[in-house]
Amino acid sequence: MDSLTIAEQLTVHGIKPSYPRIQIYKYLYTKKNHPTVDDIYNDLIEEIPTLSKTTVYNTLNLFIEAKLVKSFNLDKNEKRYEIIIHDHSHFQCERCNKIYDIPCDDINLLPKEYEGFKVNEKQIFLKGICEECLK
Amino acid sequence: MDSLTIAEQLTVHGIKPSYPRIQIYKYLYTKKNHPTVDDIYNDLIEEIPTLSKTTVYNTLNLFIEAKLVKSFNLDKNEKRYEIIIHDHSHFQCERCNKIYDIPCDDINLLPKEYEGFKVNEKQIFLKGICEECLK
DNA sequence: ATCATATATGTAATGATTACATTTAGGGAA
DNA sequence: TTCCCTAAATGTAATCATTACATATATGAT
Ligand SMILES: [Mn+2]
Ligand SMILES: [Mn+2]
Ligand SMILES: [Zn+2]
Ligand SMILES: [Zn+2]
Repeated sequence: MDSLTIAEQLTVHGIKPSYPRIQIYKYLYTKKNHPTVDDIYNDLIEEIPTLSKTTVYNTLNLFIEAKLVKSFNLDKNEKRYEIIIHDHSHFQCERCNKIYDIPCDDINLLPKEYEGFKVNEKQIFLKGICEECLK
Repeated sequence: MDSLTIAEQLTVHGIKPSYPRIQIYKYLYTKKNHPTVDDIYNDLIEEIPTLSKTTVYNTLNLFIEAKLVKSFNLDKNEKRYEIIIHDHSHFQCERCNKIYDIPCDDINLLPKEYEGFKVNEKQIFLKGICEECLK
């Protein structure tokens, strides 16, 4: 996705497509690696020398508000961000720390006794050793 | 479970059953409400006026090390703790904030393409509205 | 009682995140 | 163009959870 369509995408969601906003969105879109705020800041500061970490936080929270992006925690107390796409699970390798997107069938996780509950969101985190590291 | 069997339980896992340790374990065991460190500290400080928050952290980390307890994050950057029992999911109500333990069948969450991955741990978080709040 | 060691505590540091105040930039209206 | 209003971005300081580390206390053997 190029900057033009990103700008359109943001506009559609009621967000004015400023330069930092476009770059942050593009970063999330191209590198699908569930970055932390620090990751984003450190990588974009070269491209945008005036960028501030506050702006990264503000922008991400704006994207979340607009339901373009969601955040989640793994075991560490540091949020990770990704563009909202189809439902999927996450697998983090305990050796290489890589986070994998795992397709996730639309299974019902609520047993019969809980069918009175309304589920709005589900998150599945798996931890273990990835195929690469097992070789 | 009374203090005696808790003491035994801790001893079995190589942990000397001091008074704070017993009280913290008993707290987790009786109130199964996935407390934060703050919850535990604030509730136990009446019973143990000399308790320090550091001790709560140390004790919980000791329990985790001994695989008696596990911690997890919901959306907020604040860890919650519970005694390790059978595998189960968590449902947090967005209205009353109560956290429910949900029985979880031992389903395989990895599609065929990922069967080379070794899963050591899985966490399932559901968010929505609980039955009580829907009434 | 003395000593060694395990346990508990207190204080300060760290790191992520937010609050808030200030500056900067862009788009009309005069 | 200049002025002005507002949105956007920035900087600084505060907050909160957690850890690091140093000190104090309790326990148990000699
Ligand atoms: Mn993902
Ligand atoms: Mn639970
Ligand atoms: Zn790996
Ligand atoms: Zn509820």
